[in-house]
Amino acid sequence: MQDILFDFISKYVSLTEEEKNALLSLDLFHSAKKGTILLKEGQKSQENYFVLKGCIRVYYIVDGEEKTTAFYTEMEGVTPHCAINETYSEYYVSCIEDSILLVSNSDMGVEMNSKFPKFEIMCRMLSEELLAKKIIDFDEFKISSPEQRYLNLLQKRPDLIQRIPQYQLASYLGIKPQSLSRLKARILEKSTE
Amino acid sequence: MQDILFDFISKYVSLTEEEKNALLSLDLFHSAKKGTILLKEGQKSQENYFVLKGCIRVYYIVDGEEKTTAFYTEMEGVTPHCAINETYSEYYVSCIEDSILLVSNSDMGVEMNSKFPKFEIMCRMLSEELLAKKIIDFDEFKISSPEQRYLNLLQKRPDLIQRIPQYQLASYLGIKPQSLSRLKARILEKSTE
DNA sequence: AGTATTTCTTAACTTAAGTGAACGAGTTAA
DNA sequence: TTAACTCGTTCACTTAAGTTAAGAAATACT
Repeated sequence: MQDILFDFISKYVSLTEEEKNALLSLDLFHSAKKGTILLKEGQKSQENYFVLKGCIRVYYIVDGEEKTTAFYTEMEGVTPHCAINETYSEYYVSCIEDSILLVSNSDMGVEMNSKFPKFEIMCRMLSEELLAKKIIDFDEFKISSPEQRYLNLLQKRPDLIQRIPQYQLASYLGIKPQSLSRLKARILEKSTE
Repeated sequence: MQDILFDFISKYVSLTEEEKNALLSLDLFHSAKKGTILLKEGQKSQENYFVLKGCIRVYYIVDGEEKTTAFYTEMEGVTPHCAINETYSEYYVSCIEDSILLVSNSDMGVEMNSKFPKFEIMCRMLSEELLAKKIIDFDEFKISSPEQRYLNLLQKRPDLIQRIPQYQLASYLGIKPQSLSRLKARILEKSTE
């Protein structure tokens, strides 16, 4: 599992043994069972989660209804908003599969960044890359209909459609579960007629 | 105008005179008339735009129709995707008001980052902050109806509704201009009944 | 295995957004 | 000043999503 992490990091910077050891000494690796809630609405938390294996999701509860806004799978991570600006969380974060996570907090980040300038560089590269991706995703979402979004997801992340409950996928696509069912039936109809 | 820039930067890092001069020597300040197209679909460009005054927008043209996905006003900026991964741009960027912009390219970024570690730190802070904001904006977009999005915008960015043509606002809200008109009439009806 | 619970789908109906067209106000250009 | 355009709004109609409810299918529990 450590190798997977170091492989990932090596795409951005190359670490010395000392730096690798510093990273390992932070005791970041944790496993979490499916269903584990990592963060609840109204909680304060400093923790960041990076998925080495498995899948976590972010969801809001609005008028008693879950609204899923994001999934994070292998080599993706979340820094909850409440960990940045020290407020109470507006959303939940939970594991939807048995997962292996890197759990860190901002103190560790600050420490690593000040000890090793390389981490600073890696963090900049990573967040710039993620920002660019998010903007593209948001743009695509805005310029597409729910049906196009579904077809798009089918192309780009077919795994998500397989591994994730449909009712969670629905709000991820900005619609209700019933509409997702209908939409899929409509697509099937089109393709067979 | 320079002071506005330095004030903004001072929220993240404090610059020495040397650093300020290095920044000024890059000749970043440019003015652009309303209607200027900074980037076209299919073009390659290395330029980043940061708005000191005015407003720029990002839009796609899909089936001959403009789809506006973002506005950037004072103290906000764009790094077009094509400038990052050196591909052809999928969208347009244009000034919708007479504007004063900082125009930079990635070479300048690399140079400043390597000369002054402070810039590296500022860039990390900035992109982390922007990423967090984008995620929140995207979440809100997903969990809201077009009407809620409009009311939300009215609260958070009333200036945008004033200064921006309605047909551009509409696609920014994920709908057609006719639907925006209807939606506004609906809201007005509700509030007066 | 059998029961309980959750999730997915279908259906009928309501509401809102998409579409195509028309009109008026405001702007620009000849 | 008139003619051409652009933009915002309204209307009638179509299409798709929201809502409520019911039942089937899958999953979890004992």
